[in-house]
Amino acid sequence: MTPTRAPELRLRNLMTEPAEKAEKSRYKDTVLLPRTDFPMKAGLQQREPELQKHWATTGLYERIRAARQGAKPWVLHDGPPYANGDAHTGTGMNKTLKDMVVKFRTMQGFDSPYVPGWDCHGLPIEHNVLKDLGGKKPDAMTSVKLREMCLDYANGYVDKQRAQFKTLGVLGRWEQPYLTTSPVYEANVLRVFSDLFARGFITRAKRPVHWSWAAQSALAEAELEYEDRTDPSVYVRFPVSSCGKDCKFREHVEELENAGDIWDTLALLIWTTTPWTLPANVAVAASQEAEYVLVSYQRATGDKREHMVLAGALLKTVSDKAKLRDVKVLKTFAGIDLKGVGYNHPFLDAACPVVFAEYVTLSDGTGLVHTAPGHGKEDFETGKREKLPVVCPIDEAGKFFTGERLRKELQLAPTFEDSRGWLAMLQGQNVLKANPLIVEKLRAEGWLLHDEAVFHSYPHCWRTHQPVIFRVTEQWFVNVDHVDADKTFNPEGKTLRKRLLDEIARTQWFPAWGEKRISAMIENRPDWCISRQRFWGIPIPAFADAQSGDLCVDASSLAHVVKLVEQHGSNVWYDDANWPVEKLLPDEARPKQFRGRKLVKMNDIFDVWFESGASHRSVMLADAELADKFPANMYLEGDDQHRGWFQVSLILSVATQGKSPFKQCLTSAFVVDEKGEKGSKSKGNIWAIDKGCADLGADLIRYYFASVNTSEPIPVTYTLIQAAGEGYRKLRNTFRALVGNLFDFDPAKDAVPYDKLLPLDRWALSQARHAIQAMTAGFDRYEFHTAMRALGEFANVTLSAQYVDVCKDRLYCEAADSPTRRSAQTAYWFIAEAMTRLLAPVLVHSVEDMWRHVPHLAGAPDSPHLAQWPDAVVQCKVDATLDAKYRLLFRIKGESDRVLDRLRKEKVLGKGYDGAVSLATDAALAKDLAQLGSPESLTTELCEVLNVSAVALKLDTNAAQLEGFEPAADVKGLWLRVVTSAETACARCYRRTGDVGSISQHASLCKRCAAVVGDRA
RNA sequence: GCGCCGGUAGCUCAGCUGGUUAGAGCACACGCCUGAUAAGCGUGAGGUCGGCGGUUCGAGUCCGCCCCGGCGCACCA
Repeated sequence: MTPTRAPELRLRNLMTEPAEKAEKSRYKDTVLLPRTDFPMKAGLQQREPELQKHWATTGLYERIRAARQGAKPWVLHDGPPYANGDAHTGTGMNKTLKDMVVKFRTMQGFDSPYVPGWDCHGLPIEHNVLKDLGGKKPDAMTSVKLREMCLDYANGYVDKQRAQFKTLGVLGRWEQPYLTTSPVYEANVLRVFSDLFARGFITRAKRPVHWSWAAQSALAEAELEYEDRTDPSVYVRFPVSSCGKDCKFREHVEELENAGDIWDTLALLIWTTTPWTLPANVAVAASQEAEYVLVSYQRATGDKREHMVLAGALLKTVSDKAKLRDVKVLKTFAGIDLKGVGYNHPFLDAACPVVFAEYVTLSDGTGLVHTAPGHGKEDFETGKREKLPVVCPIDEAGKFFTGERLRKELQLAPTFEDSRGWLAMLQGQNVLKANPLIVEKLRAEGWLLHDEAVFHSYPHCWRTHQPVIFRVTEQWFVNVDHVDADKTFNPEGKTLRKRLLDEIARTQWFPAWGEKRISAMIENRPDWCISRQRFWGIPIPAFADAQSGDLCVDASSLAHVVKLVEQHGSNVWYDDANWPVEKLLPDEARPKQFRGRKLVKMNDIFDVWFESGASHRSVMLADAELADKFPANMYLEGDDQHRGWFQVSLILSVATQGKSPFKQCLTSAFVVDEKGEKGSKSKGNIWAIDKGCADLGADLIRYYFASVNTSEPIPVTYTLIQAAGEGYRKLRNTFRALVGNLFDFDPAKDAVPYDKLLPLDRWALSQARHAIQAMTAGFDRYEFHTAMRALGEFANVTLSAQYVDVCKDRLYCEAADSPTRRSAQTAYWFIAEAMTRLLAPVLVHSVEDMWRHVPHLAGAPDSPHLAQWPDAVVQCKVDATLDAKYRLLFRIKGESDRVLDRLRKEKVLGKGYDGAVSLATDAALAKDLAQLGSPESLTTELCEVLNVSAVALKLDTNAAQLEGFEPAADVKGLWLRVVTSAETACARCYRRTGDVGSISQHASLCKRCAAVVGDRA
């Protein structure tokens, strides 16, 4: 149906006549237009440093602390960033998230101190210091000197990063942070070790560990990174040399007619991707159940016939790869039949056995596993069970030993002669360089059946990015399956692993899947190798008898060294001149059997993860401000810390305190660039956070971090952050619109009591309450982006598009002191105030300016950071009836807007006040409307909500038949007709109310405006 | 290989325990206002809700399989 319009109602000329202009300017000054100094443009780059300076000089952090003295504690314990390099986007985001949590909890009334810390020991720092010294510690340089240089280096970066974090507006105890290099910190790390030792968790043992030959140190699981690389994949024949008497396999062969020929050319076929481990081979492992075959074949070239054994399931793959010809399966048998088979090491002339192992699979290789207990964890286990020798001919630099040492480490028979030149070739070779040499020599000697390249992921050292190797060395371990006998800690006699899992289940994980992840890691993790062979760290305070080599460490020796370290720092261990062993551990502190003996210090230091994992002890339990607040409420780090700091902290705390050091654990994903690639300095796709703050503004960066889902990879680029500026500016401008109307509002004098407020204003407060609830719920779950979305929608839709737009007439045109204007101002005031508080954890700088532009009651704090979270304010309540009412009224506005827009495009009218709207409803809608108010009050309210000059309501009519009405698109039972008003516009309020000129003193004004203006113009 | 999380408008994402025509912001188009003005308001266009199959009166939502992306674990010899 096309609505008809009376042509005579078309507006003649939308241009303002000169006479009208004059009238408007006459009354202009009587209109109460918004007024505020709160700038539209934030000028963050300039403003933020000023505010930070102000905070520092007025001691804002200390004032917050004082204000919360005695309140219920809520502690976020800081995970220490590494004191090396710039604080970049990732660390900046981490600190920002922490700051938001702390500020939120503080505003909720908790005592929430924030003590930042730094991880200052460790290889990367030592590495960088050594780099400046030419890559190696000069022989003339003492360890103490080197460690001093490392300390200076670390402290330099602590200062640098501290300054960088401050530019983000992060508040905390910056001037007394915790440093892992402080003597107190170090001593408490040693106390954790002492406790573990006393409780029986510590073992020193020879075991295979991940070894970085590039860093020349053992590595923990968390220090491995899997990277892709290409390695040789070789199939090697190990010649069968002997068979025990009752060996089934012997019988199988003997049954064949040409058994003699077979024995002569028979080999076990093994596969490996690490040829450099072949010299350490001591056995071949087979599966008892799997099916194996004895095959006869010819190689791709040459017509010699050979025989070999391998798993039947892998025969085809292998023969295809090696292009074997005329392959014949002579026998099929179970793996167990290989029991008793022996072979000769192909180049070291040693007799080796076939053994069995569970882990032998048929997914790759040959089903016969090359076993080198010196170079593999499972191999080591097998070796232990089968009493195989542990051969490890590789030194700490990843090179084969040389000369006699090599013979010794290979455990060669004294009669072995290197006639084929294997030892000569291997000695001194780096393992990676040895690979091709070994392959070529195997080929030359005929042992190599096939070789190819394999592209696979392989563990690498996280710092040097060189592939790691397995190497058997003597190390210190924390035994994860140890059962603590102390019934107070462990009443049910569980293993530590089980107790860790129990504590994990008791912890709240955000996001929830973190629990699964860390549980799986704990379930599978090996014992923790805590020793490292470097300089820059805390020494493991153990001694050895100079002669016997016996380990000298007990509770009293530990306690003695701990005390010295606490007084003088861990350098005592390295200061031979001032702290010779006799002084470090005098007789009276020694176990009895070592008194009077010559001792030597052992040279291992702690894994840095052990240090940071001990922070619950060194900080939470040792810092005067925190000691009574253990365990911490929250640890918050990147989700890579499930295998890092969270895990090691949990292990050390559960083992020595009997409980988890945290109640909640929040993780964020990694920062990535626009291509979704992980940020890294080498790629140049991350930037120093203080530069970002200087360029973009800290609040904008914080706003961005608060607006994105941090549980998924977070793209961080200037472009994206600048784009987020839209949202920031929208919040800012909406706030500005609110305070602009409060220039003459003093809450103490002018605030209207809640039940005297107009319904529309109470509705706005009800909506604000919804926003506050959503915001609180979002923050409580640490889903800042859902919180910010709720607030953004409130500001954008409810306030900007609906409420503020509709309130203009009341605020601008009513008398300054009129109850309806004061009613709107009361709501504006409350909402502006609440918005400021809600944004305080995020826009830490901007809210200071916002706070100054909102009128306050006496006694209000001078900073929003000292204020309470607004959910305690009762003035603002949910009113479901009003919610429903205005939902409907604004839907009707939508219908009216649609028609108005059409008329605008037809140039029939311009502003909303040019329009007059008639609404007709069916019986059902009429009934709904009747519940919302009298026809008279609804008419008035709709006029206001629709922003038009007149509304006529025709309730319960046969609307479809009314002339000129069209049906609404979305509101059922509604018809409407919009026309241009024939009335004259009021020169002051622009409305066409039909009563302009009724007061002769103000001929161009409507009655309301004339009354308001009175004698003033 | 196993597991987890995602795949909804050009972009960024909402869509709770399955239920009326799938929403918001940005961008875009077209307008209005010039009394939030380097602002504000309105309207519009734009989606086979990754694909296929199933359960159901009804599926973006539940189930199964598959495809794509991210991550974790294991990748061992």
